Amino acid sequence: MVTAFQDQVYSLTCQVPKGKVTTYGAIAKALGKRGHTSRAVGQALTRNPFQPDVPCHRVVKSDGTLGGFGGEIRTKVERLEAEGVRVRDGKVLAFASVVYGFS
DNA sequence: CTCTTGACCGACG
DNA sequence: CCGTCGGCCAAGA
Repeated sequence: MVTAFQDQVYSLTCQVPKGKVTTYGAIAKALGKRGHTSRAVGQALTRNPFQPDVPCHRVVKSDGTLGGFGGEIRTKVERLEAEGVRVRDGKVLAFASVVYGFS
């Protein structure tokens, strides 16, 4: 079962190009909302109905830290670095350069 | 329908 | 730098 809200989060996350990342807040903003909506976005990804199909590891917090992950956090790090995103000590390096904004 | 919890964000002191 | 507060969304019990 996938709710309309989760479908939107899925779509936006899927739009993030390889080697780039986005933030929970950016997704919430893309949905026309903000505030607690960011948390709802995280919840939608927590359920992660599409497992590896949706690049949930490309979604980080607005300050460049990884935030959370439904599993081992190092998995998220390794997966990001495998795509060219430098991560160090739980934070994205050159964050401003790898952040993706929605059109 | 009501209450709680959450992979968050930004402002303030 | 750190703790606190307001935000007013989504899903499960």
